[in-house]
Amino acid sequence: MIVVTLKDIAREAGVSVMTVSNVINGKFSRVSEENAKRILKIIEEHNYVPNLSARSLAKSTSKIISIILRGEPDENTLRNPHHATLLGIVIQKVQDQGYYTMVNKVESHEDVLRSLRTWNVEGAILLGMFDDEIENIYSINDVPLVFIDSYSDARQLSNVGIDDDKGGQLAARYLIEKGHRKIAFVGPPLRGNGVVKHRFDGFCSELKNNGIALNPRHHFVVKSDVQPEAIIQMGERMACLHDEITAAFVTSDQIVPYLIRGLAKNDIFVPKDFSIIGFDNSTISTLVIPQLTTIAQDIDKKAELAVEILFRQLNSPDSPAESLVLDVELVERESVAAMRACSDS
Amino acid sequence: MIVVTLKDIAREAGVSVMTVSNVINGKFSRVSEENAKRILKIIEEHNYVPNLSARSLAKSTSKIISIILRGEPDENTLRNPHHATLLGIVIQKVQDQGYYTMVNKVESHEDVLRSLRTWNVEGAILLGMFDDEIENIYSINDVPLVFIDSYSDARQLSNVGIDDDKGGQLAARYLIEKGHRKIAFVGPPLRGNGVVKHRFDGFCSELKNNGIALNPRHHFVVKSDVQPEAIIQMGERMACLHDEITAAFVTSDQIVPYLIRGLAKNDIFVPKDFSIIGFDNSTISTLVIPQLTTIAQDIDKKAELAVEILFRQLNSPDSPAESLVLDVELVERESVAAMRACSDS
DNA sequence: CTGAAAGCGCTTACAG
DNA sequence: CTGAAAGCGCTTACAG
Repeated sequence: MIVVTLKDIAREAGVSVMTVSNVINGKFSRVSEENAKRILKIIEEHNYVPNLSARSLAKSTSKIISIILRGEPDENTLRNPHHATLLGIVIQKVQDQGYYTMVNKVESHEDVLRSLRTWNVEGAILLGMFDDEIENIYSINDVPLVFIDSYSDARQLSNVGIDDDKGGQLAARYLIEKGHRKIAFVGPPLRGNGVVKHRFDGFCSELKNNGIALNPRHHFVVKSDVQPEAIIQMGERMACLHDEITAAFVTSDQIVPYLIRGLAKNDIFVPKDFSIIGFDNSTISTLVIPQLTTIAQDIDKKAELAVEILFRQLNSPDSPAESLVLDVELVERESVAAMRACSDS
Repeated sequence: MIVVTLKDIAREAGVSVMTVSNVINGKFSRVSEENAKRILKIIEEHNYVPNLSARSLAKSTSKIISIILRGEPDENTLRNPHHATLLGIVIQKVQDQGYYTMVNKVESHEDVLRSLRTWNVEGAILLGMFDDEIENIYSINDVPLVFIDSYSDARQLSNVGIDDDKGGQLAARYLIEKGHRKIAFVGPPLRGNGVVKHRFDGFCSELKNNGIALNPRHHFVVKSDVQPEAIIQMGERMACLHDEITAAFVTSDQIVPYLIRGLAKNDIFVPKDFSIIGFDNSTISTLVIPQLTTIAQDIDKKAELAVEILFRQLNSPDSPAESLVLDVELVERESVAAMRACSDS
């Protein structure tokens, strides 16, 4: 198949490339109706598709949005259903705007900068970037950026996230209401200023309001990617601490089923012997038994808003940075039981 | 931030753009060591990144691989963990080769062609395309294409898939071995020549080998995207047919938990009262209780092989089309029980 | 309404 | 080892 160019179309139509270009770009006011029709027909016949590299070069713009996924070298970020769902929506919405999406997995802020500056990328949505990385990215960048679930002190940051602190608080308050006082925290490392840190802070502050302090021994750390075996073993160990803790707040629903399995191995059953509250209200939370009590967030909305903000900035470059915080709420299901000793019913 | 170009670097280094270009492209044999070093330093200092649109135009090549996801208008394809996992691996592997990934969601073969011809895309990996669409794509295309999980009579088709027929057979055989004779089939519509059709065919042929015919009433059709409510209701209906069927083969693990829930609503419990075998051996299969007996496939491998084939064809354009079929196997867990009446133990 | 010219930032022969 | 010229396919002023 020979590549058809503007020039070919122009020759066949007996007009200049300019005229064809005008037709392609919908500037019909500059072309006679007769010519426009004829050219359109020829374009159709030849199945002509403009060479976007050439257009991009000429306009120094590209219609490309880069979607940047932060991840560790051996981690398949999309195995995380939260990330996958988010990405699916973002791709769809970007495409709906007539833009193209390039997806980059990055392991550092250097990777980010490279991704951002190669294809005249017009903007980017970044997922999972940390505090310190964001600083570096901002210092060298010139296209609109929208972060998802990032925290940063950078003044001019566009971000859409959820109220992670409140999520932690709700979890703690609920468990306390149910009579629990010896509560564990389970989640990935508290790197920098991330979502986990905020969930942790909210959780601890609510404990504190009730005169409870989190025993560092009861802060369980898991890897960022869900590793079933490791979590099951952690569950087994938690079961041995059963006299010390009666409940746990877990920062992701994905972790919970394995934890429950590990606990069960040592005859600790949820919710009868041990209560757990998860986070995300993901699909899994209604698939397992007991169904998970969890902190719900609206992932679709988060993705949609991120794209909306990005295009707002693309369309009017002087529009201000926007930082949106979506609400979270507790969804009560079956994985938390009231303590008999301190029943409040 | 001003864009730095080859010319800027050349001016500062006091050489021609050609020389700088040679350095950037690693053709050091054509540049004096002294110059190379100096140029490298200047490039570094200015954080120069080549404009890939320009390069793409000049070389009529792009280093872009298009990943094409077939989906319905309102479907978030990446909510399907199988697709998401696959995409994650593909993106990673393509990136490891120094290429860029563009992700396109398409709803027809026209969309595919447009995606393929805009950015001088060098090749594509296509997920979820149907028979008839493939014909159309091939007729107008000129870059290497690798399909995943597609079936087609097209001669020169590169595809990596799994042995879906065998999957269906294994499921049927296992249920029969366990004494079941009245077995239902649950899955998305049997569109054209797709994976579901093959699982169905393998399933039916094994039934037939055992003198069993699938009653059309026992062929349950679900939507392509998992709709919990609809599936739960289907489970309720199946429960009412409990005298007619004792087991079901379900073409995706994702569907099973909802089905189980629906059945339970009408007091039919898995595996005690009803047996189910799933497909994929996805994460979920070990998270639910009972853990799912299922047909296992290796998604990571499938993704890796697809990328390997693609690059083989990119690197030597005359290399033949490859069609790989990965094996599947039955993973025995807890969702199938032996029929008492026909015990074979 | 239409077109000739110049240019986007790079690479590809080719000549020195 | 080095560079001047032409070209990739498009768009942007500008002139008619």
